[in-house]
Amino acid sequence: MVKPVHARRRGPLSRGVVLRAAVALADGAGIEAVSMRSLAQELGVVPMALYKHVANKDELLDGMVDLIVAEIAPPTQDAGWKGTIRQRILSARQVLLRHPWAPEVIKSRTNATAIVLDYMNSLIGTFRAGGFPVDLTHQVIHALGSRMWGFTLEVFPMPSPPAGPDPGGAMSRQTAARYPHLMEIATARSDDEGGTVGRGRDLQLEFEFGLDVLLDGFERLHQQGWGSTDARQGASAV
Amino acid sequence: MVKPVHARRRGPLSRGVVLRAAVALADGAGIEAVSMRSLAQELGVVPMALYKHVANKDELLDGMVDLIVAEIAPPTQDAGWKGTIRQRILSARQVLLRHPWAPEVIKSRTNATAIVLDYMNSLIGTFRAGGFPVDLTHQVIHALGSRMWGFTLEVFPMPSPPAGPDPGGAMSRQTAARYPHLMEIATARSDDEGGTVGRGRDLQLEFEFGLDVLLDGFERLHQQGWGSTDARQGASAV
DNA sequence: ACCTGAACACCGTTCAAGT
DNA sequence: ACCTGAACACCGTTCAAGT
Repeated sequence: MVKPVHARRRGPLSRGVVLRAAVALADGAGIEAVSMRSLAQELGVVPMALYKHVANKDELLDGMVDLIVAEIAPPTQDAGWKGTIRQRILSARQVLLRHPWAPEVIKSRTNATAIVLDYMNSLIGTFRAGGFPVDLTHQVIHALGSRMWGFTLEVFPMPSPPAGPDPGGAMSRQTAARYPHLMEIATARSDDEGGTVGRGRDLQLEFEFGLDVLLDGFERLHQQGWGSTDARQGASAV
Repeated sequence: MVKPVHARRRGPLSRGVVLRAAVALADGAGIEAVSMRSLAQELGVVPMALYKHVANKDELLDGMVDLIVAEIAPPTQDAGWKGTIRQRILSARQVLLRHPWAPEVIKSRTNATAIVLDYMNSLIGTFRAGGFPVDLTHQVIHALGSRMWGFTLEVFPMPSPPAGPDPGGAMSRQTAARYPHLMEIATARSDDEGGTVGRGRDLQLEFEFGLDVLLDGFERLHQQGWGSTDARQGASAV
């Protein structure tokens, strides 16, 4: 099914060669094409040869994530906590656009590697340097969730509205009638852009909207002194 | 590997019986135990018998999600948009606590079923009834992301700090030294609670913190008239 | 000592044979 | 016409045989 474009490699196998080949294979053919067997074939070796460089498939995926996370831009200097966090997270998002399979793999990982811990530690450090108390920083990191990695979990794709006489619209006329609010939302953004062209920009704006709601909320709670007293507090404004 | 607790059933197979058995199997033995083969064995039938009631495994998982979503409490009356949204999402979260496998399955679904669309449509309707313009509602729904389903994507579990003489702490002493900010955060919450006992409550508070930052942000933008003019706006306060 | 092919224990699903 | 067992085309990984 997967064409072995480079059935032969030059030079000896190494962990780096294996991981880079895995990322290239995922970039080109999707993550479902990355099996130990097909990756070995891509490298022109027998499947078991890979086990000399990665303990098992989990470790292969961990290594792929490490390569991705290493692409995220380092913290900016002198942008303030908000600007620094914002730039890094948007940089993470740019990385993911180059590796569309990465969110799925990232969310499947169960143990953080050293490189992943470095990134998290660095993000936390930015909040702390910005004057955030430990308690608030703790909440804030969890509130970011997967946004920390440049993506959000949009579970179900918003159905597209029935486009005039076009019969291929994902939302049929009767579906639209049954879910009027959904149809309204699905229509809201696509009217001023040329179909699929503008969708990438919409996704970017949606991501930044959610990110900024959170960052602004964090800023407000910080300014109000959240966590600087003993009492446990919720996030709601008083 | 999986013990067929009820290797025999009474009465004929039906779609409902199959789906409920799948949910019960996932509840009891985890989602990885739900294969077409093991589910069939659990029901005392041959694997192919299931294909009379679900087209394939994807449809089985869709049906399982439908059963879960149907457990979410209906909208409250007269709680205002904020209270209504908050109660439903926290209800969704209660449902997930009874079915810990559900988030993983929900996030793997690619097409929304009618029941899922009903839930989304209803949530959107609550914002609209609360006076939210279409544009803002659109952004707000995306900003909620998976929180809409009662969970967030905590990708990597926060490492636990080295607990005194306890050698089993996930974060070793040298790891703690390398990631000082992470250690500080990991320590922040666990000091006032008795180890694993209080962790469930912490998770609940973390979820509500993030949810409330978003809901408060939505409220503020709505009050400021976001989306009621022609101009496209970001989420940042002016 | 190293490499590797066959084999194991699983999948979801197809398909044809048996009733 | 219906049910079902064997088979197909995959997995990740073990293990022993061959060099």
